[in-house]
Amino acid sequence: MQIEINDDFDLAKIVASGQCFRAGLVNNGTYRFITGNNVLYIQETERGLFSVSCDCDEWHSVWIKYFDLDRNYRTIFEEEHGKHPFVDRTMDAGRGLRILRQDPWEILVSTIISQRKSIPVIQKSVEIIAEKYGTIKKTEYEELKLFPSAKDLLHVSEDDMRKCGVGYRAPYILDAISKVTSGEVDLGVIKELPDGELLQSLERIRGVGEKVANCVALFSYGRTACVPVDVWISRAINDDCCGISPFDLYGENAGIIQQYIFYYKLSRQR
DNA sequence: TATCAGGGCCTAG
DNA sequence: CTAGGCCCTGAT
Repeated sequence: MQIEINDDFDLAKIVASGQCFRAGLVNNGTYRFITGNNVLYIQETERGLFSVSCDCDEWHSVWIKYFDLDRNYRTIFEEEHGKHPFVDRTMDAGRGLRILRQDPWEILVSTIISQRKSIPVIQKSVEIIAEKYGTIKKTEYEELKLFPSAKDLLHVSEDDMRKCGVGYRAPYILDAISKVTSGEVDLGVIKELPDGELLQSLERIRGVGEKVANCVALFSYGRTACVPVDVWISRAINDDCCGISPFDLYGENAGIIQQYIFYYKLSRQR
């Protein structure tokens, strides 16, 4: 099916921006995204025109939300550009980035894993967990594994989890499995809470601190006022912003600005 | 072979 | 509030 998207939307930048760990380029120009039980193959055929593997119903019920296409990033870009010289540069470089609305459970586990790891290593651990414990999904192109639900992981021991390369984070993930399946932290219910309480609920899980909670809030619940501050963002604040955090300038869009800055720093590291 | 750092968090003091 | 430790892997 053909889709027209009349907004900032750059697949390569989105995939390289470190917010999703299983999405990627599968072959010349075709990107694959996975969320829940759905798999999408998408390719930009002409400027603003995309070929997608799903039907119209699935595009509207799943992927418009996933790609945050109800939000106009061009308008945000124009509104926020011009407030801060360094941030402006990162926005110019990252134009086309969007904040995906990904599955909260997958993002929770992935970001617990992410602490003190490099992105390729995170991707590897997430992939091993999917490979070992995910259910099989057949598409018209390939057979792959979905990311396992919390319930799928209930029987997994700490030792099993360590064999996925997660190291000392294994007990953290077990605690997440336990609290999410028991409903002590209900990922569906907390969706309705205001930002502060949402973060607090997530931080009841061991191994979930301020940064991980903000990642889940931003990358799966679409809380664009939330700003995960990691080593790259704090370096940007120290090295490029004279030690003064720029995020107060951007209010409800601060999380989106964070993604421009993160992408900019990451793509310039080597 | 040795050392370091990687989208942090927990515990002690 | 700050300092250290942490499991493991890839890079140098």
